[in-house]
Amino acid sequence: MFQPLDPLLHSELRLAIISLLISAEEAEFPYIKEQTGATAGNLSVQVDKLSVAGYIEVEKTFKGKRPCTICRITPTGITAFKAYVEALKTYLNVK
Amino acid sequence: MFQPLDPLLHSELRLAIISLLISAEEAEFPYIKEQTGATAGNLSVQVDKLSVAGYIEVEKTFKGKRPCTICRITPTGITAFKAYVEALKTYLNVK
DNA sequence: TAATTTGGTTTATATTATAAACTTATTTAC
DNA sequence: GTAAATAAGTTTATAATATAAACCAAATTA
Repeated sequence: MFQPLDPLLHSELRLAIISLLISAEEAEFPYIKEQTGATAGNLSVQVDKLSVAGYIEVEKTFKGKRPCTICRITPTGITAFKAYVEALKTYLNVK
Repeated sequence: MFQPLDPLLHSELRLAIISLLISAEEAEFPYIKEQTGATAGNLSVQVDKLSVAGYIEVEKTFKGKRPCTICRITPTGITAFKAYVEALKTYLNVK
């Protein structure tokens, strides 16, 4: 009947992060922050969770002299997102 | 960009309850319990939250001598569900 | 050189979801 | 007839989660 929803993706901010990265393939921390409207602290925590799960990869580099955190979705993340969307459909009365 | 997700509906069990009631218009507590696979305690709590929010109405009646709790969705609940689905679409890359 | 901004991380708190424990009444089994 | 089991929930305790506040380091600007 209802498919279980991946708790890692069933979170407003983490879902927004993954959604962004699915379209963009790569995004910098401040850009994600701006697009999602999240606080830096919250974003940092959620990015870390997605990273630990292997849904995204995080590259810490530099842009000139300033630190720059780049996030990318992984194949695991793409698969998880697709599965989440399919599971969601069982709740939304979509054929 | 991303529309905020109604926290009352962004919950696996409450979303399942609403989803059921959208289709069924009326359902008894044990039926919802069976369809969602929830424990009675969890279901009781979530039904109460939806009821307090006015998303569903709860009628406590009897079936023969046994108590029988009937749940129905309200117009408020229908509106909220539709809005939630629209908001979700901003995360799912659906046009 | 003092203040502000940038780019975050860590930690504390408040909320939430969830199940365990409990209650009350009704059947069913002996 | 009474003891055990089932039905239908509710209340309470716990564990997980989301979130923002506080913090840190370096670079830039005043």
